[in-house]
Amino acid sequence: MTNTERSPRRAATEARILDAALDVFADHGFRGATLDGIASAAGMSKPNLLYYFATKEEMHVALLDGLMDTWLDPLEALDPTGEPIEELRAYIRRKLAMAQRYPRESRLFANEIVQGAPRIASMLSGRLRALVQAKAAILDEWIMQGRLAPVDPAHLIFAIWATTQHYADFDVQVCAVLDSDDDARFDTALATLEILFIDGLRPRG
Amino acid sequence: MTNTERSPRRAATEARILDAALDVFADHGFRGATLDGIASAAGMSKPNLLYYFATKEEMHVALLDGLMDTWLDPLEALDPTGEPIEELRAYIRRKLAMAQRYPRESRLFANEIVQGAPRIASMLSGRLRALVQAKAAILDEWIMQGRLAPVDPAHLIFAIWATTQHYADFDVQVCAVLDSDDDARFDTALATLEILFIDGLRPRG
DNA sequence: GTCTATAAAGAGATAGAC
DNA sequence: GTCTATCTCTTTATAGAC
Repeated sequence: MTNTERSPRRAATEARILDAALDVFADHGFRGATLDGIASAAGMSKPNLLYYFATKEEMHVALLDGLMDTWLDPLEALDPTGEPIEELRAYIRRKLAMAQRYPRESRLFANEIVQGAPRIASMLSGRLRALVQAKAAILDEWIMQGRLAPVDPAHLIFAIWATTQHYADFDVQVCAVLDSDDDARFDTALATLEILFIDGLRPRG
Repeated sequence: MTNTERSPRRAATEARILDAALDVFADHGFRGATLDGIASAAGMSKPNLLYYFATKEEMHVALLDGLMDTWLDPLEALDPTGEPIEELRAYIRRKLAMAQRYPRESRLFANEIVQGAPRIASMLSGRLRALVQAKAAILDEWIMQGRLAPVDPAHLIFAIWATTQHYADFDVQVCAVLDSDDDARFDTALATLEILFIDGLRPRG
């Protein structure tokens, strides 16, 4: 029953639709997105859209499922054999790069979760929970070894998610406050997060 | 033309409506919210709702305007004459308490901003921008005096916003990963943020 | 001030020609 | 595979009785 990419032709059209859908879902949320808007962005008619994806929800699910791997990659890559501080620095860097490169994806998830995650609740309490707990165990090990300050590991992960995704999800707010261009903004963000997470705010003489 | 609270009777009904509207807007976003849902939550008919607020947008604007003061209070209270580290610690505490006490308000703003802030863009580039720049100047002064680590002050404020509001906006995700009850969750969050922001992750001692 | 009934528009999905 | 036309349901908003 798995009819994934029967022909290259079909796969290309599906990709075009999903790209358009990502634009619209990220900007308006699931409920605010319209098939008219997606069809227009994809350059095709509404019924033709529905020839590829039977319902609006099916498009949404296809997007969320298809992007989940990419989204969790930075945390998956946290290496238990690495040096703790440098591993976390690298994780922050990867996660912030994701926010810069894939802001639509970030806002797709943000829309979904802020509104109670009606369509990905099982993924959150399944795969996501398992991943966080696995990586938290690594952090706990590092703390026990005295190689990392004694913080709650899950909350540390939340803090890294929050601060990095903020630059995608709350982009309009950040840009309303700052005047810097995209590259400068993310450079300064990275520098600030590295100081904050690694060294803290206490002045170092 | 300012017909604010003509009678106590009217004011009470308006407050009841806005409380219901806050429930619904926070859960579903502007577009996802329906007058049916708000009317039901407020315990009155849809046309009666529209007797008090002519349109759905008017309710939304009334909420955003009415909550802005409360929302910015924690940052307003940052005291230039205080001790830098303790001021920031207290700010984080106030902001996290807001997220715990007013999660609906947090998600109301989150929904609006993630979707491009169509209805509060002028507030962001006006009042919010001015406030952040004023407080950033205080932080810069502290840094020049060597009383605070040299971080970008606006990005520091963003990091505090992101990490604290995360516990309201992404509550379902946090709860999917953790098993702790509300009080324990926020206690651990506060402890973690204090260590992170004040001391950093480098092991001490 | 509050309601029932309803108009009018929006939006998801289908029918059927090409 | 793609389209135009259309059905149907939802939702915002209004009319008008009480």
